[in-house]
Amino acid sequence: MLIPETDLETVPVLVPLALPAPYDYLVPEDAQLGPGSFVVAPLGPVKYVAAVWRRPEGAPAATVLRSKLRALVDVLDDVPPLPAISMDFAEWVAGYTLAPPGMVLRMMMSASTAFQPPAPRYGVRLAGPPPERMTPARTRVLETARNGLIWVKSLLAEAAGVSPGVIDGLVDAGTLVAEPLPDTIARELDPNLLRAELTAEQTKAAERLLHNTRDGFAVSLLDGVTGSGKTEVYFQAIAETLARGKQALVMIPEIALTSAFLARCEERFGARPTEWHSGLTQSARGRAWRAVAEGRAQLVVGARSALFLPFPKLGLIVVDEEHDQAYKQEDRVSYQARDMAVVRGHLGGCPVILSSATPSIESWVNADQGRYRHVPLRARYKAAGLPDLKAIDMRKSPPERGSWLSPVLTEAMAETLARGEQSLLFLNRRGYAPLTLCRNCGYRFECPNCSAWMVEHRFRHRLECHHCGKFAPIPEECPACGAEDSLVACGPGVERIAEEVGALFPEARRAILSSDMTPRISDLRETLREIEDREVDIVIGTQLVAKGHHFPGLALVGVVDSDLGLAQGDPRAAERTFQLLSQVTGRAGRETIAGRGLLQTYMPEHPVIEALISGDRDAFYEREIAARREAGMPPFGRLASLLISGTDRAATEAHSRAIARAAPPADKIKVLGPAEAPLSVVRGRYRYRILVKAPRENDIQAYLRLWIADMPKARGSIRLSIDIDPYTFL
DNA sequence: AATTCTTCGTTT
DNA sequence: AACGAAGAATTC
Repeated sequence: MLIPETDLETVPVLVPLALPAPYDYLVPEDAQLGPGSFVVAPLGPVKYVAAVWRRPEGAPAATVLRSKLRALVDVLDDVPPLPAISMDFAEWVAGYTLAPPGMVLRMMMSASTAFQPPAPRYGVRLAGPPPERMTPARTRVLETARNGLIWVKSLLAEAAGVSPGVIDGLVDAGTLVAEPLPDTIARELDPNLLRAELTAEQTKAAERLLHNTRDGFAVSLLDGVTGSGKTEVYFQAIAETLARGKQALVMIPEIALTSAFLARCEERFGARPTEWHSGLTQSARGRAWRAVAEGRAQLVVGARSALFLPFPKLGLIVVDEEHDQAYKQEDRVSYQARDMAVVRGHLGGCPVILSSATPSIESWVNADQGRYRHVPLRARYKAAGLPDLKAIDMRKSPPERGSWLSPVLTEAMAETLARGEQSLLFLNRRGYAPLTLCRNCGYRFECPNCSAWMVEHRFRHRLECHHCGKFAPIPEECPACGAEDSLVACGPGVERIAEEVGALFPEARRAILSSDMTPRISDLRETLREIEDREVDIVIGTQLVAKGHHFPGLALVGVVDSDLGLAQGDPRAAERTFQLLSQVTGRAGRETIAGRGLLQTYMPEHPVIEALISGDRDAFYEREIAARREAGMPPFGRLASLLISGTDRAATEAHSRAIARAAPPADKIKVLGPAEAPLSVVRGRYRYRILVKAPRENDIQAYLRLWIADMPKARGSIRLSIDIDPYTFL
């Protein structure tokens, strides 16, 4: 054992890479740092921004030879250190998901500009004398800037209808003066600005929620039907949190699409909250991260990744639409943000609110067993009733040949149209047709890289693979037999339904809402506004329409294929279909309009369809929970999925078998497979799955760690990815 | 993640 | 022997 000659200090440093543990570094003399400090660490030939970590108690001071130690290059002392709770959280998530801790730190640091000196942002203000030479364009600028506010150059040019050069000219002339822009990423909020009038029931729910959120960690399940005012109720809890000087986080699935929620926050608290999602620019990301880390961001509204922001004084987490699958991250570190929100709350002693009209089975069981506190909210707001739902038995009232809408549905649409109200047709399938084949030789268009059909997108004139993104033009003739005009589209997508609607109601104004129809978010927001302002009569949409948009004129929702989600052999198929269809049909009828929903189905007796029609939600939950308990499925059992993939089919299968053989023996833990994945090839990689099933009380991570240690190492192109609590089984 | 080291197969 | 490509190993 080498005893250091000089007593230079060393610290463990976690680098945001897939390394197994923190590395030790020498601390430069007179450097001020502690756990959480951000530093620049040399690693091999490159330098990384990394975080000083902490040594587990009783661990040796340094684990490598003194001669290997290198000194930190820099200490970023103007960046607030990572809070201790964030470090706890990173370690917890890494342990649970079996991801390297550095990869979790990477998620926490995913805002590179936050670690660079903040670039001062300048705007211009009208402050100097008018220019010697006046021009019409200059006059317009002076008019526009007359209010004396600080303008972003490009916005001032746009507002005045001049080119940016005019602005620069006025700056040179001394008429406009450059001044630092005020921070708009974290404006101050007023908790008491606009308190909504609450009904008696809402007041009661709000009081229970406030009671639950007053002393530290507790999880509340705010369970209220669509339109019952859940948001107003949890806004009260947010207001209290802000008033106490703490930060609040609201997570929303697909926040990049919903500006409506931000507008609502602005109305309630007087300024836009801090946004956090993948659509932000690098610079906005960096500024938002800093605002959170410095405690200036009082309210953050974000996607699941917002949970990993370095909040120094987090006082409340709200998970809106907590049942939504978008909370499950599958790539890199796979985690379920709803569950991790509860963990984050627990570690930080802060309350958590899970909000949904159709709670996840997991949260429902937790509430039932007393781990979460159930806060029900039953009545719909402003006297609007729940929509009247009916099933259309497609065996009894089939659509005409070559069409997909039953006469029962089209009649209801005609009535709705005649009353000047809006209809929505829901089909969770993008494009025109999911399969194209040659009627002459039977050739089917398949993706060359995936075991999946190429989906026809007529709007974009091409065939697309929804798994790898490959696309190709639609050929005139069959590539196999050369026959002309022999290609037929099989089955409907939203584009095809829109075509049918056009033929049935040529005078009606139609809009398709699908992620691929509106490549830019601004276009989508424009379409949403048109629908809201009733410039559209019939909307045809994918699940995009289910997410948080409010269409006040919507009277009828038609579900084109209610059975679509039920076919998949995955344990949550019934639950997911129930949630999705509840949410979509719940869009019908608010405020003054009576809503109704029609579900086209070939199996009206299916429990999911029956539960939707009868509105007996609780009976459906009971049934589903009993089935899960019986099968030992989550939340009564634990699942983990191992996905082995590689470019060589035989080698991948052989390696999968070798992995399965290495599984340590265990009484209660079952290892199922390997089996070829249902989607057997994606992006040219063959896929095999192993499913691990354990009783709830077992430590499945400990089992997997043992297994991984004994496993043959993946070689060549073969990769293994582990997913704890998997949600997809394809 | 980014680089260097190792191995293996080819080319001259 | 020299060169290159591909894959494995290393980084404190």
